[in-house]
Amino acid sequence: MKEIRVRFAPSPTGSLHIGGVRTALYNYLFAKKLNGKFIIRIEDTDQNRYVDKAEEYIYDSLRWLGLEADESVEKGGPFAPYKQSERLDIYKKHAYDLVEKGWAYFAFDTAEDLEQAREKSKEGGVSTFQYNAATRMLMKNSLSLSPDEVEQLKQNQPFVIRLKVPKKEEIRLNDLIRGWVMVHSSTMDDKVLLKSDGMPTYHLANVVDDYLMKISHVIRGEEWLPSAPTHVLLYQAFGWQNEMPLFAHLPLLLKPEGDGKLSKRDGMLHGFPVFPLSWTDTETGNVISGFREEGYLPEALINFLAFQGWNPGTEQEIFSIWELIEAFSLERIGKSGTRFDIQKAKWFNHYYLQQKPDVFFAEAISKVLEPCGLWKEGKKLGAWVNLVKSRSSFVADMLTEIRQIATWPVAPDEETLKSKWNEDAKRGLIAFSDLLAEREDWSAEELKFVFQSEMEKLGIKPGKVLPNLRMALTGKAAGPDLMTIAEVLGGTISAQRMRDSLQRFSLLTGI
RNA sequence: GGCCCGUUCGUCUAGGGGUUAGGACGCAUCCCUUUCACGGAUGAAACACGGGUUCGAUUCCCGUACGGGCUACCA
Repeated sequence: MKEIRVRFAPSPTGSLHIGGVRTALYNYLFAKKLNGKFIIRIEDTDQNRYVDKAEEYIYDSLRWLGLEADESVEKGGPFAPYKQSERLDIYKKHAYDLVEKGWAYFAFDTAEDLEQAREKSKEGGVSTFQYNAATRMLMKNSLSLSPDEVEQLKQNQPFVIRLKVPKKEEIRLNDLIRGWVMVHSSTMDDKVLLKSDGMPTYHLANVVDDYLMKISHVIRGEEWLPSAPTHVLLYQAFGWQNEMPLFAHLPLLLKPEGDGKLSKRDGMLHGFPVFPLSWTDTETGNVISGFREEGYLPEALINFLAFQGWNPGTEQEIFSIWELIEAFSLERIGKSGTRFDIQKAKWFNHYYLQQKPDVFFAEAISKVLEPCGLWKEGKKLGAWVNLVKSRSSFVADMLTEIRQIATWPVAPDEETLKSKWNEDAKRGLIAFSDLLAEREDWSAEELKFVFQSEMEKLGIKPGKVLPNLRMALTGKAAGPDLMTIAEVLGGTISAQRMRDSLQRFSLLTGI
């Protein structure tokens, strides 16, 4: 059997879109599943749209997600270079070969010429001008001009090389996801292969590289399906039809609501990331934060992304990268576009956050606690994590909550104070604060017991005191378990906060 | 407009000629709880439409509608 070799071939024209990340993931999973090679090839043939930082961004993103390439610009490999701008001679040679074989031709039409042709066909009622078998003899190219004229023009004018698409031919393509796709060559146009600046177009470079790099499967977004027949034709033209890779065109990621595919704007509109890492817009200088900065764990993003368009056919939803590799197959990729479901991503993140050990949060938590003079000696980490983890989907959620608890409660929730504060509550609070002050290191269980028996002794219902205790300790009406909060704060601070609050409450309510 | 691709709960999807059409997210209700969450339980919620084929179609075929992509010397 042929070696499995797949490639992710982004072009460095901006941030890596999350859809691109999914394409990379599927390529990676497919390669690893079948013991093949995952290759990253940089398709930087558009000089106008080239963005300097983009290539590095692609590597950083994939590295963050653990999608490491077997062959790439960074890593090298038997088919280097893996950057198209360093392979220009190869494309040029192949383009000229095609001209020689009669499969391509030189075209001298200027932008204005083409514009005119388009105008004219619109007037004639044809909606879109096509440069093809029907029109090419009307244009300025090496098919319509005499050899002398061609030589002359080649000397003095920029020109492109175009594919000579046959007039009447059925182009067939068996897509792994969509089945047979048939297109008549009369509806295709003579795509430019080599641009006038000497750069290849995607079509040429892609086919040449996939062939030379022995790519076995082309797994890419559905936006490429319309040009796939051109690529098939190119394989035929080069005489590589027997080495042609298998194609799998992935369904697109759609906007969460409304029409169209997911875009940068959607993220900003709905307040969720669409980039893996934060990206600084080259034109505006605006920083758009990414999944990583928003607190998504890489394993959660991977798991989530895997399910946007693929499913294992079982009811299992939580998959490690290893399990994904094991379970992945092209056959189980859906055909229809997928609306981007950020809720599901959050749910995955919540799950994966719960799996993290306490030390994972140590640094972030200590940064919040230290300015508040808490947790200096580092021994209460587990208790702090315990307090907030299960309620959180992101580390930031945990920190927000911890910050609220760590901050001295100077402004009690007035609603609660008005409705809950009374003489009984006051008595209970005074008694409990005295008890708390006796010791520093209480456990939540001990406190619970002490509290309960004290309230019993005083003949006060615990429910009357508890909301006020929360107010006294944190200033808030809602939050995590109270006794655990007291444990984590320690006896001294807890008692101090309560006495402090007692005074404040009196001042505010007269009780 | 032309060409190509698609269409099962709001969303991601399973299924497939005869099923109570299954799961997950989200939503609602209940339980747990001082509270907000977490967790647990329950519930509402879908085969786009019209023709065939068939004893029978959500499933196969054809149309229509709708959605998407492409239609550049962008990828």
